[in-house]
Amino acid sequence: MDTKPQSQDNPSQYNADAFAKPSVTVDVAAFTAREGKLCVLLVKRGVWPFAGAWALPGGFVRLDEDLDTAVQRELVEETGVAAAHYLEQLYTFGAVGRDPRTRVISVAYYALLPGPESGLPLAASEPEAGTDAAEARWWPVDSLPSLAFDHAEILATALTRLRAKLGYTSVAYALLTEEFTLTELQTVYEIILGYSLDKRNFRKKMLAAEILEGTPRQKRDGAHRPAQLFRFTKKEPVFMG
Amino acid sequence: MDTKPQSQDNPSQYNADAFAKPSVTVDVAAFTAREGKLCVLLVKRGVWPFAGAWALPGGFVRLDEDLDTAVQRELVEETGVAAAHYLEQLYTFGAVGRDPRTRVISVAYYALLPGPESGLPLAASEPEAGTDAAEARWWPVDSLPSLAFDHAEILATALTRLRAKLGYTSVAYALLTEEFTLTELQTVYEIILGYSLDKRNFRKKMLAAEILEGTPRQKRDGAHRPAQLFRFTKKEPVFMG
DNA sequence: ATACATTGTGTTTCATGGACACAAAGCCGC
DNA sequence: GCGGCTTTGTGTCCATGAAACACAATGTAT
Repeated sequence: MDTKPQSQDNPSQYNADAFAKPSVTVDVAAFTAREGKLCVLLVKRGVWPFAGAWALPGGFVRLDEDLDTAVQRELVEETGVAAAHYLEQLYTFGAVGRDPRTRVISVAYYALLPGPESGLPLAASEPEAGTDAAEARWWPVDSLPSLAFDHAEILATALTRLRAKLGYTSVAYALLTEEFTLTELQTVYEIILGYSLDKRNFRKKMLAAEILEGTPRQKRDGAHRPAQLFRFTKKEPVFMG
Repeated sequence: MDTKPQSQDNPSQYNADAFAKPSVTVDVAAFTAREGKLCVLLVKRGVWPFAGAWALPGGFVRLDEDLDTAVQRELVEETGVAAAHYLEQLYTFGAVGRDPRTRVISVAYYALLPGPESGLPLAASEPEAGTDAAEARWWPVDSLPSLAFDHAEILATALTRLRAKLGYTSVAYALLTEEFTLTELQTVYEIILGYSLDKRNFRKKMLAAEILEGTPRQKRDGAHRPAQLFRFTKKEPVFMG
């Protein structure tokens, strides 16, 4: 209802700033698939608290920007990676003691970016220690350093959500380049899920979902049979039966 | 990362309050099933903005309380209903213009309470215009007044989530009293989903899910065959195959 | 004891998901 | 140019879960 800190009997003299406020940040778990592993983008903290520890990129929300905007801005500022191909709000973490400085409520997001091996413009996903962070790099999610704040919990939540959503939507588009082979698509699934899939069943399901369209182009990969290139018909996640 | 507004080179002189901050509220869509309809708890606003309009209960988060705590407190303060049997964070709404007063970021929840007809202690779910709100009452979700702020959007999100979650978890426990008949359980499902279900399939699925246990007691309902009373084995939502 | 309203129970059918093997295409080396 | 290698591309069977569907049993009131 948003009514608490104002004088009930004098609506004209509203003062929203009469009470001490929590701070609001956004934090983002940005994922990509590279070198056969699912990786998340982390930055090394330079300052107290958790100086020297690795953390999810993030920062304070400005008064005049939407939450999504804040996330994209922080990603660029702190890590230099281009705008995420997919961004989804995850959960809001607001426990009282989660930040030793003061009360901080963090709206967590996860983001997906195409990997470098699918032959994409490299710059888009290469981190380069932004203006704020000491260092930024991709970490495989199966060999992470220990994380600052409650970021391990945020990351675990993000991973669970990503894996679930991969199963019943077409979000995988955000992890690939415009055109790709069915084997490349399957590899992305396998990397993220962490186990291997049956080729025939995978192709059957993907083609039945009506989310892909074939192109006349092929990818010829060295000494073997060329593969047809496909693309997603929509660049937004749609439900898959 | 939570680093933006502090001096990078002087970690000891941290001042988290150096920047203007958004306000943080919680809002809650509290549902119950009564008189054959799915109802949501609304309060009538007494003050600007949207004075006279109906809104979801909610209010500012205090510095020293967790988000869930704030929700339960606001529910009691504004509507007088007892603590919700189930509470789940929904989404955080933070668009710049969503509140005409100032920048307000709202962490939205939905809550479930048992209805009165299942023979529960009435007081627990009878609203009685709390200290803050002019008036509080249950509204059937299929005949709502127009809502303040973006609360219609929040409510729509809550409804979608509730209906989905009812299908694959045992959250329905929060809408019933301790013991209930299978027909009462089915009625709750039908009220929330908005369509009727096949009795045999419903019972088969519920009993197969291993979330219920029979009691030796029966409910004798007037002039007809008595029905066995059941209870949920866990008072937390568990996944149902 | 008979009529009434509600509880309580099984089978068939269909769709979906998982296991499983082999021919076709292109390149390389000989 | 022929054989060998590696990857693409395809179809069937089986099990499991979801949906349709009807009737006997129980207790009360007349």
